[in-house]
Amino acid sequence: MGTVSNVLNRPNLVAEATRERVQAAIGELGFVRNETARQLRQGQSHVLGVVVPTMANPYFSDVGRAAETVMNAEGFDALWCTSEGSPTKEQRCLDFLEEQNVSGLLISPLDLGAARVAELHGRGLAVVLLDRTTAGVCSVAVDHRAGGALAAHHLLGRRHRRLVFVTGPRSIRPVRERHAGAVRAARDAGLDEHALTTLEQPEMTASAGRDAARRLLELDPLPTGVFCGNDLLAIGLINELVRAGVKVPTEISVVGYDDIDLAATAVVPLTTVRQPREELGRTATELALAETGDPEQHEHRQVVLSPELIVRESA
Amino acid sequence: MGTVSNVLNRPNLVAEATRERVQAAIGELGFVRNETARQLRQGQSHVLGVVVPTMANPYFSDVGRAAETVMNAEGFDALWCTSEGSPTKEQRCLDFLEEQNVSGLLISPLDLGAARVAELHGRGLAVVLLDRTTAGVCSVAVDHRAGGALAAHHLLGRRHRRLVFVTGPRSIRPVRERHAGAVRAARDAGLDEHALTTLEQPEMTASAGRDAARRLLELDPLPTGVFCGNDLLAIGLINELVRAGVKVPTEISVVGYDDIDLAATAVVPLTTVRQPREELGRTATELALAETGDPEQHEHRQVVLSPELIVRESA
DNA sequence: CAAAGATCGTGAATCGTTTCAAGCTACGCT
DNA sequence: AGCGTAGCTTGAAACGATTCACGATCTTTG
Repeated sequence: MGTVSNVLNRPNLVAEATRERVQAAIGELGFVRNETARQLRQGQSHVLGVVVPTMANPYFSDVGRAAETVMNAEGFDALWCTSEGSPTKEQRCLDFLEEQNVSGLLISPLDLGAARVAELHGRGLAVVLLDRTTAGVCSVAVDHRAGGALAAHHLLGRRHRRLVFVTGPRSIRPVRERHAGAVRAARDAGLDEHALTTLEQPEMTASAGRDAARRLLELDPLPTGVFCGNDLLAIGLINELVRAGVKVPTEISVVGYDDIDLAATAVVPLTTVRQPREELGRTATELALAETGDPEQHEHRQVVLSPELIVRESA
Repeated sequence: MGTVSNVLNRPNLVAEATRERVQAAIGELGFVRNETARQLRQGQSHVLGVVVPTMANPYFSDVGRAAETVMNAEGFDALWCTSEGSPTKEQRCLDFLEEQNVSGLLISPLDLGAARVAELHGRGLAVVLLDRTTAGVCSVAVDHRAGGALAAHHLLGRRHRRLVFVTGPRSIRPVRERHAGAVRAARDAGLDEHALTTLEQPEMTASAGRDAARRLLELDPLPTGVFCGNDLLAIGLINELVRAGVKVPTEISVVGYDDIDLAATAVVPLTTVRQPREELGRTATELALAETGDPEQHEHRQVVLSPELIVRESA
């Protein structure tokens, strides 16, 4: 048994002949190493957890995919968990990953208390926060305030003076920050406080965007510039506007957020704020791997990436 | 140690007082059971693998989500893997899941040989195939031929006589079957063989749909009915048609496949063939759990679900 | 009051792998 | 020839939880 282990893990210690004999036996018996036993003995797992709110938003699946690619290249595997927008499920995910003994964790948190993070840390897990910055932990986030400002500034530059911010639940922090950025930009432009209103939807999906469009169309006077908290909202909203015969961008301009793949192929190709999702996933994974590799003298880093305005046709 | 285990697993065997004392200690020390050790000892894992080609298509994430919900309700957890459309990655996923000692496997296979399935079976894994039917394994599939026929029949019923089937790579079997169903329907309607042409795209995404639309518009005469292999293709295609000033459905009618959430909120709400994705995920999980629960006298079942035509506005 | 019975806690073996010390073989050197 | 050494192989302990047989304590009853 010791020899088999050596063949698998330190083949140079084993004589050529023996090695081949063992390899042959492995092939013949269809032996598959039991990773759970291996982990148990080693205390380390070569697995990182990835926790995202939903897989239905391509933004998250893209970030996660980029992360997984890096992991695989480094001999790690990813365990995906979705919190489904529910703090309870988020807890469940964390419990599961903890029990599975992952050596690190990438999480786009809903409701993660500092205490829980500290607890995870205490167990030796490398924790990297996505889209949120907190002291004492690694994090990779996009500057959502800057992104919000970018979007609002673009609309203001096109002489729009009646703006609406369409958003999901206010409990989602990045969206609050985007809003704050937009508000700041509006104020900087000398805009009246009531010129930027908010329309809150229970979800950030295309159908929520459609609903938002319907409520928007009841407004009098109509707003002329709409900034959506993410691209799915924007897509659903634009589709409904177009169906209602409203011309985009001439009558109403729309700016999205994320720059998911669907944005470029929308009926009116979407002007949107791009988040560097590959870079986000990649950087987060690199930080996590660095920390698991050398936990002792690891220094936590808060990386902040910059969003970029992609101008297409919708605004 | 034995007592702790009893508290966790068979609390009724432990006296009230002791149980509370142990629970308190657990809470205080932040004890988290090491699931790997537990699995090692028990030989069983309460984890099921889910392998899908991509998370970018909501169809798969929805099926998987339904599956995970059932698992969670039964005390199981899901391990998600994406094969990314690559047989190599698919192998890697299977290896990973095998090493992780999952007790069952839901897979929407790309390129899965019967030999590999038998091998997995031999290791005691419950294997359930999604969207493919094979003897000797459980499977849950939708009748894609019927679905293809449904779509084609709908278009034919609206007097369309120049049809195009827009599809992804021919290596994807369900899509071949949809095509076959459409061909059969066309033949049954007495249509000429050349009246239903095929436009193959390298992917089944919205941008591939947009590209397809561009190639379609070069045709002379224009086709009047288009059947897309999935909804993402259809959405990208419709968006581009609308942008080019082509009226949908009056000039060109479009039918999609899957009925993902985005279908209902498209610029022209999509007429599409609904696959019962919740039922698919749920049934598959139930089969897998039944097999893991009682492997001895389990009888493999091939469940075939029926697709349903959802008529909206695009055709 | 003592013995049987019921109830609950304890300790050791076990799962499959890794790791490390110790053992073995063969070879070279003096 | 004897001994040291390098190169491999073998065997046993360990990881953390479960399980089961056994032992301890307390209750009950003749």
